[in-house]
Amino acid sequence: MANLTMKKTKTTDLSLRSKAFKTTRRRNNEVAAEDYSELIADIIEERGEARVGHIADHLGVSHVTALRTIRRLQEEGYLFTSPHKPVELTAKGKKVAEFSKERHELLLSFFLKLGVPKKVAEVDVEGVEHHISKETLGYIRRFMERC
Amino acid sequence: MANLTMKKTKTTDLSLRSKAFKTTRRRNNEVAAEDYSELIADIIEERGEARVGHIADHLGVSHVTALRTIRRLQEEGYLFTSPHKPVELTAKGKKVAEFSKERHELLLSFFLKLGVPKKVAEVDVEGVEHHISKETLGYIRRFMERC
DNA sequence: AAACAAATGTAGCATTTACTACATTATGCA
DNA sequence: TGCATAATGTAGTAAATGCTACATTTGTTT
Ligand SMILES: [Mn+2]
Ligand SMILES: [Mn+2]
Ligand SMILES: [Mn+2]
Ligand SMILES: [Mn+2]
Repeated sequence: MANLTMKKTKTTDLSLRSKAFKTTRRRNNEVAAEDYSELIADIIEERGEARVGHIADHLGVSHVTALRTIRRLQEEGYLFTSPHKPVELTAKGKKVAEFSKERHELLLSFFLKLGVPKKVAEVDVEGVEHHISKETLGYIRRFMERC
Repeated sequence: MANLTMKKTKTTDLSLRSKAFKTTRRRNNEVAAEDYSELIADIIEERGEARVGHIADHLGVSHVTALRTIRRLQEEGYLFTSPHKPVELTAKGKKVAEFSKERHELLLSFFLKLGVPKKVAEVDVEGVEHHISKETLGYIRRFMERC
C-alpha cells in the first residue's frame, strides 16, 4: 500500500528486488556449465585429456557427483564423452570455457589490484564470477585500463 | 606426476582450486539465511511485520517455497514464526540481517562508483554479495574511502 | 595370462529449492 | 453474524547436487 504512483521510495521497490533474485537464481543454474567447461578446458590443456576422476579431484567432489553432472552437461550440449573415455568439449562448451576463463582472469586481476591476497582472491572469484553481468564486466575492464 | 616438489606451476594448483570450489559450495548453503534475514528485516522496517506472502513476493517465488525455507531457517535458529503469524527474526537472524545489509550496500555503492548503472548493479550485487569474503570486503571498504 | 590396482559406473539415499493443485484458516465487509 | 476473499498450509512432484557402498571395467605388473 502507498506507492501506487510509481514514485520511488527510499528502499528498493518490490519489482526490481524480485527481478534481482530471479536473475540470481537463473545464473545459479549456469554455474555448473561454466565451472565444468572452464575446468575441463584447463585440464585438457595441462594434461592432454580430462578424465572424470581429474574433474572430480579439482572440484573436490566425489567422482559420482562429477559423473552425473557431466552427463547432464552432455544432454545440454556442452561436452561429450562415452563410458571409460575422456571428456571432450563441444564448440558450445569451448565457447563457454573461453569466456569463463577470460572473466575469471579479469576478475582475479581486478581483486589483486584492490590489494586482495591471491589465495583469498582465487576463492572469492570462483563464486563471484557467475554473478557479474557482461555490462559490469565492461566497467571493470575500463577500470583496469585507466588505473 | 611432475609437481612433486611443491613448486608453483603456471596454472592454479589442484588443492587451491578445490578449496575455492569447496568454499563456494559452503557459501551457497548460507545464501538463503542471508537473503531471507536481510529481506525480513527490511519488510519489518517498511511495513511493521513480515508475512510469508510478502517474503515470497519480494523473492519472486511461490508462497510454498518461501514457507518451506522459512521453516528450515527456523530450525536453524535464524527466525521464528507460528501458523498464520508473521515471521520474526531471532538475535542470530538480526545479526545476519544487519551484516548482510551493510555488505549489500557497500557493494552496491562500490559498483556505482565503478560506473555501473543502478539497476544492473542491484541485480549483480544480489548474487555476488554471498561470495565476497570479509577480507575482500575490507579492501573494498578501503578503496571506497581513498577514492 | 593372471592377479592386482586404479578408474569408472551403478544403486540407493538425502537435502535444498522449485512448482501446481487443492485444503484450511483468518479477515473484512455486507 | 455470516459469506466471500485473502492468506496460509498441505500434498505431491521434480531437478540439481551431494554422499557411501558396491560392481564392473580397464590398465599395469608380475
Ligand atoms: Mn566458478
Ligand atoms: Mn572460475
Ligand atoms: Mn543476495
Ligand atoms: Mn542482498
